[in-house]
Amino acid sequence: MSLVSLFFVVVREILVILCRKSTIANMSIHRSEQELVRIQALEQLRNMGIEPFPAAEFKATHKAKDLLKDFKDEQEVVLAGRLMSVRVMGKASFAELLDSSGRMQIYINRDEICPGEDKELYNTVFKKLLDFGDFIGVEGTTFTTKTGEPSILVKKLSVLGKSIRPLPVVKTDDQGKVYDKFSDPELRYRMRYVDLIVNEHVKSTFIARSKVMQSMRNFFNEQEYLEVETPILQPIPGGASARPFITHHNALDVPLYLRIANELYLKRLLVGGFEGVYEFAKDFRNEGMDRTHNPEFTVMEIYVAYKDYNWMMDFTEEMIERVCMELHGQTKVKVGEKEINFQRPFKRITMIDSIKEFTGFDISGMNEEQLREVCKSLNIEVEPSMGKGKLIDEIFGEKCEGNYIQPTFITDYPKEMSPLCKEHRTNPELTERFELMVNGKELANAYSELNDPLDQRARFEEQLKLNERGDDEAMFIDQDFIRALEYGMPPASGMGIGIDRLVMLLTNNDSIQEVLFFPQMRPEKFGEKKVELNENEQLIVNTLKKEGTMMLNELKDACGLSNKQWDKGIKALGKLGLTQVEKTEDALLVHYKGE
RNA sequence: GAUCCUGUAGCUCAGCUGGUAGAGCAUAUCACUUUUAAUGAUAGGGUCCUGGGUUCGAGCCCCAGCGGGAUCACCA
Repeated sequence: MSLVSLFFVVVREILVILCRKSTIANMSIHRSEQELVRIQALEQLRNMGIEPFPAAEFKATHKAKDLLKDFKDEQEVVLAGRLMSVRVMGKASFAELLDSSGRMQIYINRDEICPGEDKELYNTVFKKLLDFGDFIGVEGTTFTTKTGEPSILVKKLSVLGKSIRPLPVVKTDDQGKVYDKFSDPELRYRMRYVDLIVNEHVKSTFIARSKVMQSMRNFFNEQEYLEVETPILQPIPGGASARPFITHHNALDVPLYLRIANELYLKRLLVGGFEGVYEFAKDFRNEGMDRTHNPEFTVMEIYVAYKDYNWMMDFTEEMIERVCMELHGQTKVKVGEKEINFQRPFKRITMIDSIKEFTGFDISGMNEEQLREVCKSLNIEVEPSMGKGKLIDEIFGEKCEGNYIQPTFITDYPKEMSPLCKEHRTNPELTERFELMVNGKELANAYSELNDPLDQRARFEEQLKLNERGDDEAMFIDQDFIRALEYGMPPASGMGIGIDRLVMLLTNNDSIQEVLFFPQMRPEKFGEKKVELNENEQLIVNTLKKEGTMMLNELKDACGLSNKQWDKGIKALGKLGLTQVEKTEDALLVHYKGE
């Protein structure tokens, strides 16, 4: 070992000890041994004139994936990424470089990166001061090792960014078996940045999510529909029935709601003369969270003038089939144990026929009383607040919905539960509405949009009555929206599709948390850990302070604490260096060491 | 909101009937110029989620709380 590196080792040991002591003294942040070592390495890099967080641009010429795809030896390349899985073998080392596209093996040879007499860059910087997880840049030539692994022979090594927290070390053997997997859901969701680094498939889920949205966008733009943005802060939360989040605008001194839907605003744009508008919208609903619900979620809504819900079914099929083809190159998708085929055309069935099929009851033309009887005989629990529409929805939800694994359009919903939807052209009890069911769950929802302002006002008033009956999710009346309809809205069809659920299906994830970068969680507590003595510790200190030194038994008795409280207190004080217990021949003495 | 499971080293997890907190990886030191879960040797590393209780003694038993997960309920 050279004198220089010996010097560094000694300095580091001293600094680590000092650092740990001062940490205990001010107790501000608890750092593990590994973190302290890394912070010292960072300081040493600076002392050697190497900036651990350089500002300058680093020009990489390649990405790992592109290089591996068409790998040739003897190429001059520059790569940047994270240093992963370092394997040092004396004067030569292998490691992996992880960039946004994937991993590439690098080969670092002492005499290649340190051609002169000075071997510091290899012996000290690379071997001692660089850690798993640091950002580095490498310049060198490609070659294939004798075990056949495509690699880069590194000629130049640059430090691009130090990491002071160690990543979880996840290892995979040649059979693909994963060791020490980073799998705790809490840690994965709270620290998604770590999850994305060490769990490769997580990144691919989010890339798929982006591709799905891009395919849809292309599909709409090709037909010259316009992507728009509408308010998220709304004075009246309309367009759906759900409990909203409420906030307050100071300057106007009015309450505002985070939108639960954007439907009413997109329709205003049809009134304004656009013939096709769409929005990828974050909506917010103040309701329970579970595997398929997050308080904020993404919906794509599209409205096209002069179309009806039949046209929209064709359009929806085509869109989903295309999205699936562009993502997977085929229409079949594995979802859990099932295989779902998004090939057109999807099955279509009316809600009444579906209920007939799965329950044997023909509910067409039934009144509320008769529907209650049906629910009773099917053992479905109902509440007095439920109207006709809600009762039918209960029956469908309980007995039918879950059966539709393959994509199926359920059509012609009862009028009462669809206040924004046009009455059915042949049956005034029904509406021109469909929902797309996949894997037993609703994926999309569409109407021939109601554009009769007088009918719309009447439907809203119906909702108000339901509200008075105790349905706290019935809709409010948006007077401005009705005024817009009164100026005339072209006949149109609109459709909304849950992006999170679509992505779950297409990426075979059964939890919405897996397709959201940052799913909602209870806020983490970052407790400031100060040396505030608790009551018991304070009592011991105060008692001991007067005497300076006491017999252990006397001190304990004087404090009057239970065994456990005493034990905890005296241990904690010892750790903080405030007391010291000395064993003499015939007794235990406690010395006070504080100021 | 209900029930069940869970919380131990940086990570993944053991921990017996209640009796001195363990392993692998990671870290540190040494060796090693084609390795790939690199290898060999040595060493250090802990608020056993928190607070009470029982006990001579609690990671383990009891009570209360906190975090997370699963199932159910709620939910267009």
